[in-house]
This record gives sequence, structure tokens and C-alpha cells, in this order.
Amino acid sequence: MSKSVLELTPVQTVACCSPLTQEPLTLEAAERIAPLVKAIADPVRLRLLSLVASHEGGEACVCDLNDAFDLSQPTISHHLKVLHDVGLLDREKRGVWVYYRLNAAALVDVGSLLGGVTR
Amino acid sequence: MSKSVLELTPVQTVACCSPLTQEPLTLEAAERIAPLVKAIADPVRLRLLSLVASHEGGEACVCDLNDAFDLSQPTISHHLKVLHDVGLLDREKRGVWVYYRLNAAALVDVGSLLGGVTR
DNA sequence: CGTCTATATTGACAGATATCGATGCGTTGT
DNA sequence: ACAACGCATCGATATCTGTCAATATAGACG
Repeated sequence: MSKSVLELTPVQTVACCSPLTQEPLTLEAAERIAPLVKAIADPVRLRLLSLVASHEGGEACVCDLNDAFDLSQPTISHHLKVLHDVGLLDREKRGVWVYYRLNAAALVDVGSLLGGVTR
Repeated sequence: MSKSVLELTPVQTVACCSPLTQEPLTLEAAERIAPLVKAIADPVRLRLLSLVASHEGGEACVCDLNDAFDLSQPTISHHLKVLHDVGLLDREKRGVWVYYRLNAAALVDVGSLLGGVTR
């Protein structure tokens, strides 16, 4: 676990909020949600998310992901960490390899918040 | 108009894309979408969006918005410009006042992209 | 014309972020 | 035990971003 159990990832704090268009976001709500949106607000991380999500079995090994970019391995590792820290990607180590898997509910929550679709 | 008619705002380029979870985003698609998400990835701008959207008549004067924040007027103006430049907020000057209005379709598009909801 | 008022722009600065090379740390295989 | 491999972390650096004070612009109103 990358965080204390007493500390919620941004993802765990979004589902509770009304869509943006319904009522003004409080300062606190906005500050809880922004880091999650910020995590997706990068072309590399958008592609990482979609690569993982659409990969066979719903998961992808870091080795697969590295090859898809013209970036160094530490850079990809950094972006994966950002996505993992906010709860959008789950991480599992199997042998030498590390597999990432999309937390789909999390992405849906953000989408609902923005689009105003209640479910 | 803040941009050439030949140049699309990020908002105008999102609707065409599959949800993230369906197929890998191309490099080009990711680079077109990221600026739009980046525009919402800030607590102040999230609150601005929700304030404008939920305001009476669906629009809000800058003077109203300034008062809702403990930030300088130029800072709010800057954030409004960011949201306007990507096409999320429409801008209309009436007399001395400037009114901003949400481009709701734009927000829905982003939400759909993330949540995977086709409509 | 001059002044007030609402908003935008500019310039400066501190803090955040993306990137890389070097290195560390487990795990596998010899 | 050791070498090779996959991935994470560290430290450095360049660029980006949020913020403010100062200033510009543009409309309204005398």
C-alpha cells in the first residue's frame, strides 16, 4: 500500500460530489478533486491509462508500456506512480514484472462529475 | 474571437474520440485532449466552472466571481482566460461587464471520454 | 474631454513538474 | 554466490504555472 489506510486517495473522495453544473463546488471539494484531474491532464498519462485499459486482460506490464513511448524508463515509472498515487491505477508485482490495472470506477466517477451524468 | 477560425480550440477536437478504455489513444489525440483536461485540473478553475454553471441564468459576471475568491482580480482574469481559450467558457461583454457562460457540451464531451459513457 | 469603473495585459517571481542519467533494490537464472 | 534483468528512486535541470502589483484598455457618465 502506498499510503496510510487513514489517508484517502483523491479517487476515494470524488464519488460523493454533485456534478459540477449542479451547485458550486466548495473550496475543500475543489482541492480534493483537482489532484485527480491533474493526474489525467498529461498526454503521456492519458496514453498510459488508455494503453492499460485497452490491453489484453485489462492489465499491462511496465515493459510493454515503456516500449510504447519515446521516453526513458524512469520517466514512465514516474508517470505510473502519479496515476497510482491518486488511485487510478492498481499495481501488482508478479515475479520480476509489475502489472498495472485500471481502477475503472475511479475514471467513471471523474467523468460523471464533469459530464453531470449521475451514474 | 480569441483564435483564428482555422484553428480549433481543444474542445472542438475531443468529441470525435472513443472513450479512454476502448482503444489506445494515439499520440496526436492525447496531445489534443490533454490541454483541455489541464484547464480543469486546478481547484480555482473547477470552482469557477461550477460557479458559472450553477449561477442564476447560467451565466456570471466577473465581478461576482472575483468576490467568491480570496485572490486578486488579475488572477481570476487569468483563470477565466484559460477556460475561455480551450472553449469551456463563452465570453460576452455587455456594457462595462463581462459575462461568462459554460459550454456544457464541452464538459460533457470530456466526461464521456473519461467515463466511457458513449453519450 | 476627463474621470470613474470593470476587466485584461504585462512583468516578475516562487514553486511545481517533466525529463534524464545514475544508482539502488528485488528476483531470476546460472 | 553472482550476473542479468525489471522497475523504482534520487539528484539535477529546464520549463511551466499560479500569483501578485502595476499598468493598460475600454465603456459609461458627467
